[in-house]
Amino acid sequence: MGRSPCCEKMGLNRGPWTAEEDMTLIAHIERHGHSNWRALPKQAGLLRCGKSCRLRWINYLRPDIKRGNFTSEEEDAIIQLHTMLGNRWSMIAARLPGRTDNEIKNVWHTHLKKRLESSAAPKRKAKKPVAMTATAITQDGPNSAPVQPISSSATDYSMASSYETTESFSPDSQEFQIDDSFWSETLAMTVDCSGSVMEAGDTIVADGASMRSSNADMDFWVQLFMQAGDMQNLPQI
DNA sequence: AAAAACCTCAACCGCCCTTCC
DNA sequence: AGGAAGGGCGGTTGAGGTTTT
Repeated sequence: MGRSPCCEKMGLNRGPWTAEEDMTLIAHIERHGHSNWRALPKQAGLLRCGKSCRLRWINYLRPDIKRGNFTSEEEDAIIQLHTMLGNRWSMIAARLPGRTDNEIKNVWHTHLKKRLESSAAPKRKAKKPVAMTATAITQDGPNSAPVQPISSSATDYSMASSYETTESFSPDSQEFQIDDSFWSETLAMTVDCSGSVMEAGDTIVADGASMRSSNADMDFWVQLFMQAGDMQNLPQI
């Protein structure tokens, strides 16, 4: 169509978001909302494209995002929905609260598609346990010395944290799940208590590079889950 | 221990759709 | 009615991490 690019590329930051940028974006959206993505970066003082801001918010910073591994139920739902809807990731995501289309798309391409393919045709060899699949997730609890580490990504840290800090995980059960009530409470807490949570988030990255795989990030989620866990017994703030 | 192969996922790109004027 | 602007979506990429050789 020959349209002008969504934003002026010159002088704009690209690549992984820094903690400072995240904080700036979160603070701005909490204060002013995001009625205009294109104008937002300028208003917030971010050297980012509006689309980039939107993507970062939608896929990572939004408080209602459900972090962590997909449960077997969620994976089954994705498979079923994909057979019905095809690659309409946003529609699939709309039926999986807390999950983003990007996340679902990634899981599909990295795990579920392969799983379906391998179930159709016998696989040569498993180089690595399919970390996020239902078998890996539902196998055992975190304290049961799994044969292989589930994964090492930041999201997995968060899941490991949730194992230990919520009532939802039962080491004896074969099924692991985070119920919706937990997430709704977590969401409410994140929104209502944004101040304290964001303080935790302030330590997300020490070197300003990326949130992934940092201990501070793990601490953030541990704190988040612990606070959410505490809220089972405490009145809403 | 080191290199190679493989995996994961955040982020970007470009197109399409909707809304506004 | 039609063009412009903005939002949303799906496909793709590549850096960084993990596992295997």
